[in-house]
Amino acid sequence: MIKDELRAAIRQALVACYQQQDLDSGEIPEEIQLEVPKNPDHGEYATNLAMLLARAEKKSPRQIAERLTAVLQKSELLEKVEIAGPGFINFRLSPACWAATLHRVLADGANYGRSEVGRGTKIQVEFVSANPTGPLHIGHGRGAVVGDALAAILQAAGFDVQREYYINDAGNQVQTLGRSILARLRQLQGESVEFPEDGYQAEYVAELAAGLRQEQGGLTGLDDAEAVARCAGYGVAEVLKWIATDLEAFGITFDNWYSEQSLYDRKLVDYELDRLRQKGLTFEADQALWLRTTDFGDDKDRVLIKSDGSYTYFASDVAYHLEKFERGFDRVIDVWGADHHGYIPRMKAMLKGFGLPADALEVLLIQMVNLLRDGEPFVMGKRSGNFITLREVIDEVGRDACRFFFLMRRCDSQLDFDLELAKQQNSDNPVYYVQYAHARICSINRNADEAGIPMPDRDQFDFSQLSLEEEVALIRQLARFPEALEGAALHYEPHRLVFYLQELAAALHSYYNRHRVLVEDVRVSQARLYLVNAVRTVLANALRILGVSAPERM
RNA sequence: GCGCCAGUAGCUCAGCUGGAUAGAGCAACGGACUUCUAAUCCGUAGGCCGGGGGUUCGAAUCCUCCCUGGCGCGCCA
Repeated sequence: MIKDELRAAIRQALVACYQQQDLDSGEIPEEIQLEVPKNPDHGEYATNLAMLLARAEKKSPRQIAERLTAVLQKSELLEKVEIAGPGFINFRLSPACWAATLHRVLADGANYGRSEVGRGTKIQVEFVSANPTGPLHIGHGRGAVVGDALAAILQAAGFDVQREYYINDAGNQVQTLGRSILARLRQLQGESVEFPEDGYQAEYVAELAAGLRQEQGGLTGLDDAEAVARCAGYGVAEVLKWIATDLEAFGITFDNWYSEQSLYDRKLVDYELDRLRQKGLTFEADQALWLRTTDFGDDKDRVLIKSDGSYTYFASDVAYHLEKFERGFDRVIDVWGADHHGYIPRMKAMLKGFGLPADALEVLLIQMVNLLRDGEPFVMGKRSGNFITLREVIDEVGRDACRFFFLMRRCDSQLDFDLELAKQQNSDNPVYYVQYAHARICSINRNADEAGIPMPDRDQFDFSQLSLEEEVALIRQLARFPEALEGAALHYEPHRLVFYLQELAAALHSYYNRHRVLVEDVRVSQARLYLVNAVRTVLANALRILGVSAPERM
């Protein structure tokens, strides 16, 4: 991308200065810092290099900047190099750069913006992983969309990505589901049985009981334990189908569904615990097996096998995560609800104790979603059964708006999700703002087609016809897309793409309102068609990565 | 008590590895539709960046101590 080319040019200039002995410290920073100035008058990029070298060179930043710019003036990339303020060097890119950007966008098409920074690193994104004991609710939605978008962003940045869903089908909560279903089943049979105190009250449990009865009858011949197991098995399988269906409605699919129970069935938990034992990371006390996580930053040691011989949830999680690395992943990202943050130190401690690098596991915490309706808090409780399912929200609000809304904020800040607001199909809803920009360009294309004005190809395109301020602003924005995408990938921050999109859409709308694309002069019209279709390409690419549609008409 | 996240315009939030005059949307006010889609645009107004101290050429950003809100501190999952 342009930024990298500029960086290389600056580095060359610095080396040249040392060779000519204009400068003498010989110091070359590992990475030349380039920033985008807030004020467009300062050009497209700026560097503070001269200020950083001032100490080593024992010269004023401005003196250093003057020597560097003397060399940089000659670069073909640059139209203008200026020294400003305390010693910033500001760069204005040349028209040749802008023309090249447009060619690049249109030639690369759907691939424009992709990069290879990931270098094929095998990375797994595990997300949602909601317990299969009930339908997904709105709180799961945020993690689902962020995980999905992040996976797509990483793919676009050249990582080798797998999306995985971890099914907690081995714990107590599955038993609870089984007991709840069984109670409802017996009630359906007319028996008067007491509903378990800790059972799931919600409506869907009765639905599951009815479905089970239809498929397998009343389970009358079975003893309690067997009946509960049958109910649990049926319930988990059905609920997983619901979850998969709802996620598909949300545009989310997984490469792999990984069962916790399968860890036990394949004796992987024992196997992995043995590996920990052999490394001397465990100890026995109070008839329990402990993992010495305090040696690696946790604030207390953690139980793996309880004194009654059963495994903790932590034990299977340890096994699960160790097994991920045995599957060959270089890096693993877990997307968790922020209420699980206390769990991170023990997981990281475990992996560290095992000798894996500190960044092998990255946990992305997704802060809570406060559900509102008309500005009033909407209280939810799984127990009481008073919750809004994700499916209801998708159906009510629409997939595009819902996804966009969840991606709009940094995930470590809490999110107010107002059902009425998100439902509004009007200008308060930023997703339409972006989609509208795309639809407008499509409309221009239809008109151009009708008027017999063809999109120019690369050789016909005449960049000299594009000289308006708004046109350069648009191209500048297009040139930044690869940077935005790369930043979103390397920092695990999908919201950056959302903000990028809003800025690009704003630049397009502003241009559209001030100037016509299709004018009398065919040469101008064609050049502008070339430009806006580059914009359309980038809008579509970014929206596709975020899983939001790019409509041709609105 | 300890830990994690947040505190930026009336509201909801951006602010990338520390950079130049702190930005956007909504709300408010004033404008622009015989012209490619007004789900749009242009303009005005609005700020001790929670508070104190520190680090330095330079801090919304880093360190430290407070304050406020949310969440978490099981041989639960």
